[in-house]
Amino acid sequence: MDDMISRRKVEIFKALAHPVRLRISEELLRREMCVCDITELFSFDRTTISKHLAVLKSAGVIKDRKEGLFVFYSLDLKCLGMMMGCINNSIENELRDHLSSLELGKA
Amino acid sequence: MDDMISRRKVEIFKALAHPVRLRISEELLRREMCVCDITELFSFDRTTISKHLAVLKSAGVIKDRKEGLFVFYSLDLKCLGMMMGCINNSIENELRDHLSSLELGKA
DNA sequence: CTCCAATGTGGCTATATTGCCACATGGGGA
DNA sequence: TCCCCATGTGGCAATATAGCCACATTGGAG
Repeated sequence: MDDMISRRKVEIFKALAHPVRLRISEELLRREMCVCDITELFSFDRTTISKHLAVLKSAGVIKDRKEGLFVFYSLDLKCLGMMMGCINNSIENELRDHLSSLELGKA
Repeated sequence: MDDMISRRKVEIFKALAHPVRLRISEELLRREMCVCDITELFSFDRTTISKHLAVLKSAGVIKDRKEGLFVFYSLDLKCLGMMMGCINNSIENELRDHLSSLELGKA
């Protein structure tokens, strides 16, 4: 049972641990999109994107909604906005520190 | 530059996307530990753990501190506590919903 | 009903990741 | 100094993942 929760957590991180899937998730943070829209963000094959969406959905990061021929994806993992905000902050701080230490080195 | 930030983010998620590395990170959330302590949490080879630690460190999730023969690891990614709290919540809700829908199905 | 457009799936190859072994390194004690 | 202990690294074999192609499915237009 605990093991099951652990596996679900790993699944979420795995889903986000790919540039294409992370980018998709970040876009869906802002708006719902159909597969056709998402596909246009990348130069990969349509079926490749489709598989990435399946991974994100199965991890519970995103969910889908069918409307005629189209499938619309939107965020399902409520935490994601907060997580990305915090991580972006960390990375910006890290880069700022790194840059300022370079500045000091020059002086 | 934006691309660099994106790569860093993916690196963080990749680092957390493995049961051993996630477990290590969660333990370090509670206390600093030496490699010897961390190794004892698992039945994997010592060198396997060492490599997982290197992955986490290079992603900026954890940092190390040497003291004599020992190397102590501790958390470096400030967000992690909040992230894990939120994800644990999501998963618990998901499981609760799943269970209660099973209950309804029985009735 | 027929055809086409949007999407998903099976399966193959290329690449990346994992875990173990053998070995390297570096500090502390005798 | 010599040796041992805690830790890290190179590299190999097994496994997992990514991306593309061919094909399946499904719903709307005509």
